[in-house]
Amino acid sequence: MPEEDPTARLAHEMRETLGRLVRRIRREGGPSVQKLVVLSRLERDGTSTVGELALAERMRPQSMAQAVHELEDAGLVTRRPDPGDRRRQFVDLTPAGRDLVDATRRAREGWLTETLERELAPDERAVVAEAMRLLRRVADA
Amino acid sequence: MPEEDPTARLAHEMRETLGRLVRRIRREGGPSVQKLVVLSRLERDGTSTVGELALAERMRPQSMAQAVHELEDAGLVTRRPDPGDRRRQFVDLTPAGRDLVDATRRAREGWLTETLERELAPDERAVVAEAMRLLRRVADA
DNA sequence: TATTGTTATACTCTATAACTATA
DNA sequence: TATAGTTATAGAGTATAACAATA
Repeated sequence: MPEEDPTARLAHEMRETLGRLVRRIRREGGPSVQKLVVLSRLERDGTSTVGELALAERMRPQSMAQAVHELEDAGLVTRRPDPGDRRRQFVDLTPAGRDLVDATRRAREGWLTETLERELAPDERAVVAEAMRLLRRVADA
Repeated sequence: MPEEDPTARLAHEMRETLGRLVRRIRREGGPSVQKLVVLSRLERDGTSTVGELALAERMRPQSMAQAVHELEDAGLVTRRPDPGDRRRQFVDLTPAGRDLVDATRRAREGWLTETLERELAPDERAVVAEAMRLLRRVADA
């Protein structure tokens, strides 16, 4: 057994656990992870441009343009040009988009919410919440 | 603002943070997350069958067969039929596969390892490690 | 020229359905 | 019939490259 750097070991466990979690969440179906995140941000921060959304989610603008286009096709957002700078597109939630966010946020039936509630004690959920805060720092480093 | 269930809020933060982390890790290139996990498991547990690997990683056997096939093309694993039950395929690490696992495990230069080391204090890394343990329970529930 | 966004294309990961070979 | 695995195909998510419109 080679000597192990504990941080490298943690990195490996993160890769394994994250992969497993993402597969599990996806398998439950429902509105897709990524799109829901974009919708939630629109609800929280209001009107944004495609570029702002891409920056906020740390995605390529091209990828975000694609995602926004699909959300528009699904009737969950609208786009309109910024009157002051016609290169830019303002993106807004539609009522249907807002309903979906509200429903999902309130839903106690979402698989992940339900499982966190059932499998973890309140103090364990607090550990996970703190870890998310830390991991965001890592992702944004 | 609708009343918020704190657990639903945590679920949302997990989706956002996990997505961001996964994108960030991918962007660094290097051996792919999923394949490295399979290689590491082979190193730790020794020879496995495709089905065992799929079960361990909670993936569909078809998906794992695909992954193993690509690892074989890359010269990182070999397959051979179980002499006792010729439906089954034993999967083994090649020397090249073992070298890759060793190099990656020891590497202090991997982006994730390096960033965890630089951005988080030891007690913060302990929080993340504990959260991974908890999240594995959630993923496997 | 620089910025904002889009289109075209491709790659990774994973899934389902249908199949083959072996037990 | 049941089990282990493979092949074919599809979809989500995201990336890069090339482009168009506007500033």
